[in-house]
Amino acid sequence: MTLLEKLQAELTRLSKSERKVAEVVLAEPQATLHKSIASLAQQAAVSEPTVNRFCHSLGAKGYPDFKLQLAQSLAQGTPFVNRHVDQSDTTQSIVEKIIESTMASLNVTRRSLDIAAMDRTVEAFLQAPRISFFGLGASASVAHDAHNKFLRFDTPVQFSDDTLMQKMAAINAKPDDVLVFISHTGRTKVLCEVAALARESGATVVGITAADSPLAQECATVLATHVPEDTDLYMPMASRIAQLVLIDALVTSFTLKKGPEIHEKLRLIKETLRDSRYEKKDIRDLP
Amino acid sequence: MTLLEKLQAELTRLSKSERKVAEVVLAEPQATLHKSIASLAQQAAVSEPTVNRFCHSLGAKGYPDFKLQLAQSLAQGTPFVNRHVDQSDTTQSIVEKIIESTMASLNVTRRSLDIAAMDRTVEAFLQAPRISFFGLGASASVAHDAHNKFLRFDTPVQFSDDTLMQKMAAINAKPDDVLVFISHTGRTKVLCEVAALARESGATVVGITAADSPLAQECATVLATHVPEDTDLYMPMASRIAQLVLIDALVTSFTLKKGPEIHEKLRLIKETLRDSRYEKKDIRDLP
DNA sequence: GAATAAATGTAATTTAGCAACATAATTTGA
DNA sequence: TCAAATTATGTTGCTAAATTACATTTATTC
Repeated sequence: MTLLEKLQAELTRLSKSERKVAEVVLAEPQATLHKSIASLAQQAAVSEPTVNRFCHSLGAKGYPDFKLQLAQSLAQGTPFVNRHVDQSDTTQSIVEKIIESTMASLNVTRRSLDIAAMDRTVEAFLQAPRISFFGLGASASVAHDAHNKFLRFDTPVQFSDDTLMQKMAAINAKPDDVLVFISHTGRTKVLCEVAALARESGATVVGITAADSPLAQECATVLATHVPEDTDLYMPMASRIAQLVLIDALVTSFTLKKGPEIHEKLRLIKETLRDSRYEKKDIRDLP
Repeated sequence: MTLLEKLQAELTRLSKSERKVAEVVLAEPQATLHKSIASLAQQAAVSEPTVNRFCHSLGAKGYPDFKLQLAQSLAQGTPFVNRHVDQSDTTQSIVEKIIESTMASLNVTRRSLDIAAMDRTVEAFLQAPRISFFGLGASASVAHDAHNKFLRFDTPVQFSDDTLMQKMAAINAKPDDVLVFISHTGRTKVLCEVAALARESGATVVGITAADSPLAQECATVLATHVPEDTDLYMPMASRIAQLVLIDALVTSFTLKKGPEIHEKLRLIKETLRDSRYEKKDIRDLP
């Protein structure tokens, strides 16, 4: 149990004066870290030894030790739990919560990723005469991102968030072509239809989607992403980050497997792009 | 950056004696918490003021403050550090490294975000007759994502990854319109030009980009994202996640500030989208 | 309502941290 | 290579912070 939790729990056990101290600490724990025992005593309107006794009551060896434990307690935060945002949240707490949810999602991804499926996918990419990424809505931007990344290589790559185009592409897919379907829920009807068409064309169908979803059933390989309960009004944002990270990993693995000769090409691309950028040293010279 | 990360990073900057202190601290950080300045000095075989100076070198206000920061740093848990991928990596280790880098990036973002700037941006959004998101290359998909999110509200929103379109949009921007420019480096020339045009139109220009970059200079409000050294061949992937999270936070804050009446609309949208999806119970019935 | 126990405050003591100064080591320029 | 300047480190003594011991107040019990 961290100090702050202990403080909450044993608030009633404390004597009157000690509780006054506790309240000051709980009101702004972060600020307490930079207070001396004297100023804390003053703010709580108690004497210094009372503060000291308060520290001992909480199991600390003294005031400095108390501050140390408080610091650790604060840094601990709530470790990566999905906490829902509500009306009372400040911008600060919104950021905290979103980042923590994202981290929670990443942790789940790390633990649950099917490495074998990823390897199969990369192998398929290496063989493929053409790679396509399809997604709709929020997943469209993930597909878009994947497309951007693969543009750096010499394998032709396409992306679409237009269902008609997707259907045409799916019908025209050749064996060995890899078509990657991205969907958070895996339940979007049209996308499932497109995936079915692709499968019928004999191409390799890969899904970045929820396991056991209708879309997953159309796929030869499923890179499952964890779908947290969507109890919120706010969009499922964290899981999309997991999709992106998954794609990052695919690209990175792909790059490595392509071998060193690809590096020269990447360097060249970088070189070329440099012309469209301001150099770092230019900063001072700008208007 | 937490104190331990900083300590790792600036180890070379430190003077000989200070490094001795650093080594003792790094050897057993946890134990250091319960040492006085005197005993730490003794163990490092240096004088007390040297330890004090060491603390100041790391940005602490003194020895007690140093211990406080160290305590927080330790409580943070595994310090997610950017580890570069190399040829010898397995798919598993690639995933690990990418996730850790992403988490590191998120941690940095959490600590360094300018909340006031975010609040200003949300206020501007609330006033705006129109919101636009512009990005190029990898940042285009981030802009794309932002666009998707804002489509849920009644404020007109546009997105473009086409520089000509962007320019036209910038020129036609009206005062109170908000134009958000997304760029990892903030050094892409065309995007800076577009931002300049937008500024001349009198619209509110917001940048999600590196602080102190040319693009940042064109912006009324900058939501700075941390740019790690791009020593790698592989793309700057982690920082893009930070941009996305930032946008998530903006959208969420925007939603909350819009008040409860927006919730009905969001519910309606959700309801409508449901028709395009397979119901959960349908899974077993599928072919 | 006195006696006792508990809580709180006062004053003195101790200790830790730090600034100012002194000295040593290193770098720089001729 | 050596002197000057700069930087790094150590010594001393002061200040402030934390703690202990003791006194006083406040609550509790019979």
